[in-house]
Amino acid sequence: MTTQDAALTLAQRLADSIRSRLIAGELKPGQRLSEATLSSDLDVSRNSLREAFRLLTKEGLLRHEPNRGVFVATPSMASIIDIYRVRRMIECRALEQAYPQHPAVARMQRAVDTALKCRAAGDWVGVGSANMAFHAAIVDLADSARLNAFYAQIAAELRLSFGLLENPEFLHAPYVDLNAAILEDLKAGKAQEAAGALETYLERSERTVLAAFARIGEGERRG
Amino acid sequence: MTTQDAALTLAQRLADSIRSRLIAGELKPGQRLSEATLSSDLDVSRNSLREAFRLLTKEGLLRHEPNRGVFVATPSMASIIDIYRVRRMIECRALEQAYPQHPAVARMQRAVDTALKCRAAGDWVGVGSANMAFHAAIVDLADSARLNAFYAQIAAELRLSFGLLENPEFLHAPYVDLNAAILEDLKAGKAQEAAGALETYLERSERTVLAAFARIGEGERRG
DNA sequence: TCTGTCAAGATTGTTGAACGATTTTATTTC
DNA sequence: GAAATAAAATCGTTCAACAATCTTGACAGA
Repeated sequence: MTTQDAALTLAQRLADSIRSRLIAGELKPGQRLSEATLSSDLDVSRNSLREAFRLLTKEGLLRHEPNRGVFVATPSMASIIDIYRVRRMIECRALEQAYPQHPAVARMQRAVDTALKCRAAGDWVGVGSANMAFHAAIVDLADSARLNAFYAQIAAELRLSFGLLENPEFLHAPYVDLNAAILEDLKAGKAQEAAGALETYLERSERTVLAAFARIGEGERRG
Repeated sequence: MTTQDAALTLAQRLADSIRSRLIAGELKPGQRLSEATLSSDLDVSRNSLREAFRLLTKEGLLRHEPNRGVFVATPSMASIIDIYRVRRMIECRALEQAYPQHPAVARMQRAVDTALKCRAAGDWVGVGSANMAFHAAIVDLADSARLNAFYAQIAAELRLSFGLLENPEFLHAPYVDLNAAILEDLKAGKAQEAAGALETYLERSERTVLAAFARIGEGERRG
């Protein structure tokens, strides 16, 4: 898979590793990451770990409080709203101006197919991943490396929020068919309609996520 | 001004300092930044400097080639095209959906006023800065912290490209009046028209920058 | 009991040196 | 002149140390 792992610098590999654990929910929001503890756990020097921390802080996955340490970023309603605002602006516009022959359309198709297969198998985590891939492919339509990188960051942040939410079926299942419909529109040359559908879609998704987030917020406040 | 400078970590202050020198053109694109040399020049340890490098690399201002060193990012036609693509998507959309009472409108106004004043005084660098502030204010209209941060990065990258170009008058002067016109449209509630004007504006600016870039490219190839 | 003070302990911030790994430069050889 | 080799320079990474800052807990006083 990821050959030439050795070509990457240790800090990058560390960042990758920690990012995975963040997205997987192993590291909980708000949790402090001790330099001494983590560096000895991962068997690397504090300096290398600090470089990785700087990377992940720039990505918005960690928060750095000088002299206090780094913490797993804590998603908030504000951050979710912000992220969805960005998504609507980027994804809808990318879709709107897309042409059906774009290579990213094939990627969208694969994502939809995968999602359908996973849904049939009851693999909701797989459905979630496929949906994320679908949206990344939409951004690809805009043909901008910087936009892709930015979106990847936003997506990782959002996955941090999803990690807080249980019930992935509820969170991802409804969107498989909507994704398929959007793809059909696009392939039929109806980019404008696809964009409109996506806009509605994202608003709905935002409401769902915010509502779920509000619920767990209540629970934690009294827990 | 920037009080609590001590509150920031050394790596951040280093990154700020280096970023300034990059934007000011003191450090030339393609130039290699030696860890040993820079750390002794700035009187900091290599480790701290490396943390700063990771930060600036994430921002796209430096390029890191493992085992070879870090280099000042080299703007290319591709990067300029990419950046303008992003700008059109973000700025035009932000403007389109803006309402005239938004606080960022006041910032746009101040930027226009400053630009007019600087132009009258023949201060083209000042005009350039004011124009940049105008566009940053446009992005502010979207009310997204992440979008603002992303745009700040893009803008810094673009300034790196501008640094290569001589003749700031030619590069910035024509846009002062266009900015003023866009602002008037927005204040008059004609957001749609403002967005359209900005789209045209950015296309023109892109052509200008690309052409200037192509010229210096030729010159360097035979120089 | 509560509050503020202060010392002790823990953690981060930063440095300098060290050494293996990789790249670049210089030298030698054919 | 090109290929092979040795030497030098640079990056990658670790380690140990200490200063600066934050946290904890004991303690005195209201």
